[in-house]
Amino acid sequence: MSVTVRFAPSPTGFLHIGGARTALFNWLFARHNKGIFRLRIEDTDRARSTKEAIDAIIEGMRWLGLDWDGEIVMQSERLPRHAAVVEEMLKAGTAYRCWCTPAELEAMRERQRAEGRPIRYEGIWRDRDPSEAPAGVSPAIRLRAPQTGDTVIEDGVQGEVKVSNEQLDDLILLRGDGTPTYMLSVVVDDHDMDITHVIRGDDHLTNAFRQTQIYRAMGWDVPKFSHLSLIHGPDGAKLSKRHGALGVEAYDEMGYLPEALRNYLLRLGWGHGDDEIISTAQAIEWFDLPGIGRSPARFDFAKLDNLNGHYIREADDARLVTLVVPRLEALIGRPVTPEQRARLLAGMAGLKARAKTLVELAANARFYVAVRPLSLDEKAAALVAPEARRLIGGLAEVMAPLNDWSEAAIEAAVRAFAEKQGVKLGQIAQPLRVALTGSTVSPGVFEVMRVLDRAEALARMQEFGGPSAA
RNA sequence: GUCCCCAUCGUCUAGAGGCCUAGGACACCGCCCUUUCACGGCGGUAACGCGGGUUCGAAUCCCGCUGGGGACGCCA
Repeated sequence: MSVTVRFAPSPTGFLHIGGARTALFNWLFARHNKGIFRLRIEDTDRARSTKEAIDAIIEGMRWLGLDWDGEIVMQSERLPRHAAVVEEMLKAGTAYRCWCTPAELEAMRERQRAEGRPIRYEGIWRDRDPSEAPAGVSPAIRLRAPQTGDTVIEDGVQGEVKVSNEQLDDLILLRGDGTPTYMLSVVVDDHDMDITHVIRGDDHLTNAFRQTQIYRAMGWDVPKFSHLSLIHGPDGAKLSKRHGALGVEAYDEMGYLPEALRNYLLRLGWGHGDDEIISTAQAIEWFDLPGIGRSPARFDFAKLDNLNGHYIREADDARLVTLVVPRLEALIGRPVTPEQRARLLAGMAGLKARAKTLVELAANARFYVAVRPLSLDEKAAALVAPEARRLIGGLAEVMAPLNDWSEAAIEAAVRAFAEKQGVKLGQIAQPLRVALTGSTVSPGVFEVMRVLDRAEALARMQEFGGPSAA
């Protein structure tokens, strides 16, 4: 049978960063093995599952570029099959009815806690005669789990993990209201979907033992489990919102490129020698289970930023323009005109070398879509001296008749002017930059002049040099 | 409380007994490039948690400790 994996989020929130990494690893594993990657929404908790969350998860997957095979399976639609399996188990004697009420069970746990004993179901109804059942209570159905021996799993990441069956109690398969529990649903669905490898978060490691018992009870093949260690915050503790525990859409908003997030997430817990920059194609070729690390990793925005900067520099200019225009429009509060758009495209090479996120890219591109009079930022304003104004005003006069508006010609003209004035290039370039961009930081001034085009560049220079030059 | 997992620079990691005077990347600090800022180049600071074994030899294997994390629901 071909390799089949799945990503099975519960729609109680957005596609958070940990889930995204799990999805990525499953996807990579499937694509590497030319197998099947399926998406299943575990929406059996109807009270907490929302349509918005389902949409957010699907949107997140699309944005990340993780495509799944076949139809999305909604777990809630498979309730009848889950119940039917439990019926089989009841008949086979691998399950039994339990008439304990939730209140009784809570009291039992409370007692165990108080006595410092392990917390588990004591098998009250395991061998008790059903005729003793109290009236008016609809029973839950429990697995008749083995009470001796060990349950062992050969984990793809953690290796052999063994737990004594005495540590495991008789879990509930079907609730009193007849709905299946997560433990049962996962097993039945994974089996029915022919899942060969289960790759999921480490928080499910102990569930793997209980699920293995269900597989055994049904006589089904147990899939190969691989449990990924969790992502932690910079302080080593649980990942908090402030430290990155956000939905992938938040990363989109913060200006990260999906390919950068993919590369970052891949390296968080997986390695291939000294390789750092790994394209998705390369990742598919290289991805394997042994490369997955066992220890938890901390989320680090600085590294994500660095990777994102790399992918921005590599990205196609036209694509970046498309991504940055909406952000710019939000910034300036008016639409970007086609002319300005063309200017952004022409200036993108210089812009993208200087941004780590699309948010930065938009902020840095702002001067290209600004309308005169330009407002100067604080540092830029400090550079405005009468001498600087005189210089730029004079330069504008010299530049106006220039025929060739290529970068090289512009540079030659500015250098010649500086020489004639007896000043160093830097003394004229900085005021010029301020005149052109309103800032002391920007792409190269000659490039900016070329992109702005002669009319706009001269107008900005004249405006800057005008008042005191006159 | 019980059970399980983890442990190399600040961070992500390479390392599967001698190749390790522990490598790379990010971050940080210098220098170079340079019209600013980035990019890029060169260099630097910085780690095998502790204690016992095993072995001629241990970051690598074993045990203990410590520290982190996870699980113990009629949630998923």
